[in-house]
Amino acid sequence: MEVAWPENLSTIRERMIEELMIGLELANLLPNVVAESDGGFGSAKDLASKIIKSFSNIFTLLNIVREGDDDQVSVLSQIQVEDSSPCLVAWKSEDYSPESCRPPNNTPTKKSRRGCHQRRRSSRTWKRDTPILINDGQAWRQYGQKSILNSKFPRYYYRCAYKYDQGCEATKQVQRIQVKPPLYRTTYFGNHTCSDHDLILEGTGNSSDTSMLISFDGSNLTSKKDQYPLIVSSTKQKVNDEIITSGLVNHNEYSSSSDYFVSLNQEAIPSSRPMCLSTSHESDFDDVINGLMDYVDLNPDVF
DNA sequence: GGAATTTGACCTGT
DNA sequence: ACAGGTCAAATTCC
Repeated sequence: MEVAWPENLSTIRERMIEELMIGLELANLLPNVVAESDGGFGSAKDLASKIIKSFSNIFTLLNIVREGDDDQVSVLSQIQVEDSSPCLVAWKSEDYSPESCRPPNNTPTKKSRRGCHQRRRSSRTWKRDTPILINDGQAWRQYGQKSILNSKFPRYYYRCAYKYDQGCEATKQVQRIQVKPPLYRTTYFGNHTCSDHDLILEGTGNSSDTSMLISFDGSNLTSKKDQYPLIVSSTKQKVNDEIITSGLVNHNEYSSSSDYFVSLNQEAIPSSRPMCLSTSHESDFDDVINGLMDYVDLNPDVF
C-alpha cells in the first residue's frame, strides 16, 4: 500500500533526500580519504563528522514529522510522551532539537545491597513506541531481563554504559508489545549525565575491504560494542538487534536477526530484506537514491 | 583474558 | 503473595 506524503511534508522530504544524498556522497569519499590519510585519520575524522551531522539532520527532520495537530502527519512511529516531557515542551516552543529530548535530570536511588532498591515510581519517564528498534545514540548495557505477566515477550533492562565510570543513572526498558505489525516500547528513566564521546574512525586495514566503522568513542569505552550510535558499514561487525544504525532499518518482522549496513562493500550487503544502501564504486549512485525513495514510499510506516 | 550478556536470586512496592 | 526491578555469578563472545 502506497501512502502519499502530505503536501506540507514535501519540503521536509526534500531536505531529507538532500541530506541523505550529501551523507552518502561523503561516505563514498571515505575510502579514498582514509587511503590518503597516511594512517592518520584527521581528515577522515572531519569527513565522518560531516556525514554524521548530515544523518543527524535527517533524524531531526524525521522526529519533527510527527503525529498530531497542526496538519502534521506521522511518518515516524507513534511517539508517546508525557505532556511535561522536555521533548514535547521543546517541540511546542519551537525549540526542538535532539538535545531537547533528553530526559529530565533525576536519578534513581542508590542501592547498598543486591536487589535492595526503591522502585522508580516517581521518576519521570517517557515512552516511545516504534515498529523497529532504534539506536538512540547512547551506550547501554543490558543488566536484566524479565518475563512480564500477561505479556508474550520479555522486558529487557538497560543502564547507561557509563554508570560506574561517570555515575550516569539513565536507564531504559525495552519490550516488544506487538507481533504484527511489530511494535517495541522503549521506556526511558532518568537523565544521561555522562559526557559525550569523541568521534573516532576505525578501519580494517585491509585494502580490499572498503567498509568503515564510524563510531563514537571514548577512551573509556571497553569494546567495539560500545561504539555506536552511527555505524557506516562493518562487514564483520555484529550489530545488536536493538540497534538501528544510520537510521536504516531491518524491517523483517519475522526474523530476529538484524543487520544494518550502509555498505561501501558489495559483499557486505546481506541478502535478506533489510534495506541497504550500496555505495560501491560499481554501483550507480542514482540507483541508491532511487532505491531509498522506493523504500520510503513502500514503507512509510517505518518512518 | 576481558568485556558483554544471560539468568537466577534477592529485594521492594502494591 | 506476587510482580517488577536490580544485582551479580555464570556463561558466552570476541
